[in-house]
Amino acid sequence: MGLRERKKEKTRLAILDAALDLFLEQGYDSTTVDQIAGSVEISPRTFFRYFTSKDDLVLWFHDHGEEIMQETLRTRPADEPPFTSMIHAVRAVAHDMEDSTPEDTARFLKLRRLMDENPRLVGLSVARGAATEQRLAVEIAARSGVDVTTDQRTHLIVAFAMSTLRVGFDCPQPDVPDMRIIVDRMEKTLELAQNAFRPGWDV
Amino acid sequence: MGLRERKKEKTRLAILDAALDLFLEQGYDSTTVDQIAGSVEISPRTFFRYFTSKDDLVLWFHDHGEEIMQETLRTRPADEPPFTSMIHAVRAVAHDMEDSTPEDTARFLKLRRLMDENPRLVGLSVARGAATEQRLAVEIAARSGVDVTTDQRTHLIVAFAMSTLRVGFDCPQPDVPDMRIIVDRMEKTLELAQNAFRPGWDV
DNA sequence: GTAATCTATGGCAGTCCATGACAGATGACA
DNA sequence: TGTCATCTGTCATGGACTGCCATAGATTAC
Repeated sequence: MGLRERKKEKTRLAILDAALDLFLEQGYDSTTVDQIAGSVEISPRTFFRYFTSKDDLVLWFHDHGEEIMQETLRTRPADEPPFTSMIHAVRAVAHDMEDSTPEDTARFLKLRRLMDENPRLVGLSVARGAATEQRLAVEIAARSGVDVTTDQRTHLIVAFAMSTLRVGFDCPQPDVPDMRIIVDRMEKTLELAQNAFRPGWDV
Repeated sequence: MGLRERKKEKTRLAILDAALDLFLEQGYDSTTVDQIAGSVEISPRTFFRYFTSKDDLVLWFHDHGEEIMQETLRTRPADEPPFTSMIHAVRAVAHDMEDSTPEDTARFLKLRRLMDENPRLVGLSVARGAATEQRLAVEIAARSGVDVTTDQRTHLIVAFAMSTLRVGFDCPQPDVPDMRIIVDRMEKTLELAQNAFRPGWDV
């Protein structure tokens, strides 16, 4: 990894951290891109070369999450019931977070606080989740050998799994969160979800 | 209903219709608020007094849908299993659409075409759905007498139901849609969903 | 019917987000 | 070191949205 790459990654994180702190300090809407750029000493124009939009700052972890889910799906046996595979994918995301660096953990917790205060941002996150859902549905449909554009069952399966992910993570949590607590909660949610369905409903 | 009110409703619809047509003609992003305002002969400033944002144009039917769901929930017996009540609420939305005026039907079908071409708008819709979900969860939690901030089961139940709604409506549909087809499809989706769960899972 | 009042509208100025074009700076590499 | 690709800053522009104030229109009271 060359100097260039490392430097880029560094500024990227610097922007992210500065933005999160500013958002929590003075609110999301009252923080301008100029301020964020100023506080990491780059031009506003450059900001948009690292993040396609101000909103995009808030979605940085989604890509990683989706990647993990896609990877997990690929390792699951093709004849496994699709919802089971999806549950494994969701669990993989949670456990990946457990192993994340202290910095990433801090970022995630800040982001959670931010979302608590700005419902609009939760909406953004959900919307992005829906896009992921589409792509996962394609994957699951391919495994089952059905046509993703017509098979509602596949979409339902993926949607239910993503709902579980969302409820586990995003659902209002009164207690001050720590990563351990969040993962535990996710485990509980997964268990609830698994017990909800009729055995063999998704085969 | 005074002249004032009627006139307002009329311009509101005029704006909406003009916007939808312009969007379909030249694309959502390439259509400016100034153009929309111009084509109904109001000032751009006035546009924002009817719709809080350009995006808001695309969400006009959500309020009505949520209202119907809330109403339906209120008429369902309090001791009915919550998911069953939610399914009734979803069905009520579909059947309300069946009875809508030809104008509203036309608007809805235009909107669907628009969303097919602009994934970002689907995202908006989903985001708005998430907000609705929160409010419905409050309602369901109140009925069950649980605390909405801690009870994940309630959130799962509502999320699953909303997923069903979304899959039924938003899911890619190859065939040129007519209201009848859409409602039929929703019925099928509802049936699939209902068969997925273990009997009594939500009591 | 007229006057007083309330509200919808228009115009204007200004903020912020976002993007294209170009030129200068900086790391990559032979 | 010199060439090349890429990153960055500057400038200009456009479009969404808001606050403010003046005016035209509708509503109500008399």
